[in-house]
Amino acid sequence: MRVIRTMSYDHRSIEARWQNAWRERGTYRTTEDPSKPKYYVLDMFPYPSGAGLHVGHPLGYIASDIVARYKRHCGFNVLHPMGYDSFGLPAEQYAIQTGQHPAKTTEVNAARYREQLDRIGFSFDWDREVRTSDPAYYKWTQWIFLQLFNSWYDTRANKARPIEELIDRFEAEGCQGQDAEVLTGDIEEPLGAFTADEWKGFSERTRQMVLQHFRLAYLSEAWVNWCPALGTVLANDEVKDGVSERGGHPVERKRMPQWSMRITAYAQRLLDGLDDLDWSTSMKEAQRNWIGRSEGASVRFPVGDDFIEVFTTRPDTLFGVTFLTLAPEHVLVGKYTTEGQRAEVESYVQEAKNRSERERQAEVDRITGVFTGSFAKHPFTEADIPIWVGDYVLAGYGTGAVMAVPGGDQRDWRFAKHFGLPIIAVTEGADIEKEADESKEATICSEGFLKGMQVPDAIRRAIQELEKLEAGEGRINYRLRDAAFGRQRYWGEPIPIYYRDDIPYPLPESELPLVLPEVDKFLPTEDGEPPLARAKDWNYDGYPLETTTMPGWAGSSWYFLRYMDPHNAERFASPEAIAYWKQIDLYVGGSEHATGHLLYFRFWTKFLHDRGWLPFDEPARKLVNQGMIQGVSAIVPFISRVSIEEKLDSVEDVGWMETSVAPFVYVSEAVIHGGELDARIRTVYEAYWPKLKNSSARLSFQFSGSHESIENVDSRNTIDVGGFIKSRSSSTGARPIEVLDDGDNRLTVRREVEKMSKSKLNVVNPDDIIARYGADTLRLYEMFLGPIEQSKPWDTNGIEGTYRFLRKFWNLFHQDNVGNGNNAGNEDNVVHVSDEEPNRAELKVLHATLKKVQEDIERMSFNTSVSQFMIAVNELGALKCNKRAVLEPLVVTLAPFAPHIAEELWSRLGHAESVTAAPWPVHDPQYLVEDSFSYPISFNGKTRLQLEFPIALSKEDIEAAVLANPEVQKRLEGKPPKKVIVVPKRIVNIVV
RNA sequence: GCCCGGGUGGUGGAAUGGUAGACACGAGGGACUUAAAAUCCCUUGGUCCGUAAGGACCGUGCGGGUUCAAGUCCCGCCCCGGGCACCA
Repeated sequence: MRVIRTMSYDHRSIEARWQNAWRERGTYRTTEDPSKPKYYVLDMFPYPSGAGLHVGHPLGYIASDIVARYKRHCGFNVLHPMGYDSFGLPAEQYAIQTGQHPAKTTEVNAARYREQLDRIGFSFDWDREVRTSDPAYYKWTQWIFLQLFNSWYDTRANKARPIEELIDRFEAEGCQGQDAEVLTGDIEEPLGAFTADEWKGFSERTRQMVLQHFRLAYLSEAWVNWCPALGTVLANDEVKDGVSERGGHPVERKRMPQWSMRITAYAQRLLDGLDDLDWSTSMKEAQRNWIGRSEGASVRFPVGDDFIEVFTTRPDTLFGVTFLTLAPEHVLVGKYTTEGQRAEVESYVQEAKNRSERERQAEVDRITGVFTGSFAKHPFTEADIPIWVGDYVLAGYGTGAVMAVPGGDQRDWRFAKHFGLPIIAVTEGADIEKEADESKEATICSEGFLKGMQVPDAIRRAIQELEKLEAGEGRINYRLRDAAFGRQRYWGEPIPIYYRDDIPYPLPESELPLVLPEVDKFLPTEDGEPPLARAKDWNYDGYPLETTTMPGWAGSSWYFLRYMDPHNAERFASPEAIAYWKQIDLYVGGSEHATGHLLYFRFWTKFLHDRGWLPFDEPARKLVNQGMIQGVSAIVPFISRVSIEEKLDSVEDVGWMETSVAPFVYVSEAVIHGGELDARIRTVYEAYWPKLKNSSARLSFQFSGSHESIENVDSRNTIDVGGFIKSRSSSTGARPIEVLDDGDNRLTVRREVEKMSKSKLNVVNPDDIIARYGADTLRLYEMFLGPIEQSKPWDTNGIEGTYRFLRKFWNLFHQDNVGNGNNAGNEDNVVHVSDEEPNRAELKVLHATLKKVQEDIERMSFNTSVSQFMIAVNELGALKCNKRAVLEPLVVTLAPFAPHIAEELWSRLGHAESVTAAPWPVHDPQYLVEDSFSYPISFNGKTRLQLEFPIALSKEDIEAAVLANPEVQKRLEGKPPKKVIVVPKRIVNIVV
């Protein structure tokens, strides 16, 4: 028998050939080239996990790759690198379990990632690959840390400056007033003012302690999110609902010495900078919420010779203050507790401190508090104001104390009600018996100079009065906290700090990189010290080195700069490279990084800018968040409970089925929705439960679902029963399996869209898709699925459409018998294109496609450009067009989307150079000009018929022609139309 | 509770205020074939009328409004996704 060769599109050989060719020729290698405009496209750094990629991961990479390739065709010099954020918890957890060094696991995982990425045909310049765990890389992460340590934020100049300048200032002027206000981190012990002479008299230790209050990377006693299960502290963005984001372990508030980053100094600039960024509104809003700016006033309530400072957004309600509340952790609680109240207060504080974050958040409705026994003076009325302690006041926000206005704040109101404290109405018309009036569109009614004023005016007036009395001032407060920077973990960048007399000192730059030491175990020491404490000789010149390591976000906060000059041994990147590549023009990644990475990397960029290392202060002008690709799970319903309906007292007749023989009963979804479900199930049970047979006892059932691998499901949502039973029997033990199937040995499953995950058996591996359909099909299909920002389920069934499209595209070049009803391509698989001049119809298809695809790429609407390609191929197929002048530009246009097939066709068309070097074909509008338009003729907005008129025809002529039309006349029934609207090249609407 | 998104056929989705459902999947029918694969053609939002050709009405979460014309703009709700949340 003769083997029939179906000589058509063979993705396997094509893709292997071109991936090799690109590697060998260095097609995507990029160098700085001042003769060309630059374009920087970056994907968010992946963490190389052991699980490898699933089809959801490359979605953003494909989109950015299309843009990168498109920009190259348009003449841009494109920087499009990739690397790995290779420090991180999973490798370390794995190391703890297996003893395998995290560096090794990371290496293996990165190699696997690379292999998978290569198979998809990305245009990454791999010569620029960076890894955060590479000492040559983290040398510069450590270097930036040292710069942060050696910098302070000058609120007058509104920028970071070298710490030496602060020391100079102290020596000349001391520290007074405004300088002391940079401390916005946690509740800080107020730093007293000092003179130049006092500074000069300070001991080394005192000076260093003072400077810690100013350094942008600093060590302090701070409230941290301690996660006992992970054995480390977490940054705020790593905690969600009181548990760790990774793993969901409980988190506690704990006070401990802690390296922090003074990101709060940049709060306002991080907020303002958002305005000019081309990011989605939701992303900007997330950052704005996280920064949480609120305007108000700080007010000092005198207590004896000291005072309590509070922050309020409503100084206009000052006359409604009936008590003050301190957070349990507030440093002044002890000081103001009277002897009589001491026992009660201390036990309350103790209890409040021991409650985890999660408990406190979960029990929002529980009102607790205790009176300290002391009173403060109202700054205006001089009335005695009782001082309470309550855990509804957060230690970490504002000053950790509030002035309670139960008439104007619902939380204060509830606290007052609960403890029987007085409630004064602050606004006109408020029903303070029922609730507080928090409205800002109100008139102040409390006695005093604010009476009768509108809220906004009263706020301004109150601040003026406070400032006059020096009892307070207008103030802006942020929710943003300083970021915890140290991790009690092994697999991260060592912090380049050593201790002399317990004072932290920076390592000299010449000592960098401070390489991660070898340890015997990746666990904390017996004394609870971090793993680095296990390292031998972990000291500098005999002084102990810091043992915590940097968090995951350190390395990723500046990596976009390293790609510009990845092998530079002298600097993190040369000024020339930075000046050339500048900001990221397009940054693509997940929206889950809104309040973590994306904030930190803006922060570091602003800092590096302040210190003169960058000519820009925002890292990414445009940001696009790709949606998640969800998995479609297949769920087989099974009976999780059988019971005898209670009303019928036949339990005794029937007895209970022996558990040991009770079968697992799986029921096809189709059967559940079909008829006679109960009867069929009963029949199954009767076989195992003889007494049931002749009984009238009625059974009721409860269903649960069991995940089945989506790979086994066909396009009709059914699976093979034989295979299903076989796969289940291993886990069900001796108990039998019964299946109520659809017949034909098939069983219908229920589909559910969920997150793609191993445990849900709905993971689709790109390698499998590529083996079957090819990378080009995968790329096209991922784009075709829908808008890039949207989350959507992966359904492998739909991929046939894009695969078919590529074959049709291929066949346009390979048929000598175009359009004979057999598009299988010619047998020799030799390109067969005609050099004839294309006709008008063919040119119209081409230019319409060039136009649409270009516009769609510019607005990142890739699903619609894929549609346009399909339309083009369908139409050219119908026109039997195989003309070079039409097909060649299409190859270039398709190249960003499906680079392998494009390269292959390009070379078959006789080009020696890569298609990536071809200029982008620009559409010519003259081929899109129509000379007539088929007008939809509508009556009262409803389309009734179509009439074709020349484009050149005037509105009046069209109107006349339309009204003269017999069909239109018939519809008007002789009555004159009220109005006729003619929109040229759009529509005619007749109002009757 | 507050702040952002979003809701369109069986499915993924398309539509500068101007013919709703492009393109694709799935489904149904047909051609080719011994058969299958592959390929090609037709139908495919709903309801109704008609033997048919064809036609009518309804339809973009719900209720109003603006407009000659609304998926698109405005107001009020409902639902889904995301962010923030005892934040003073």
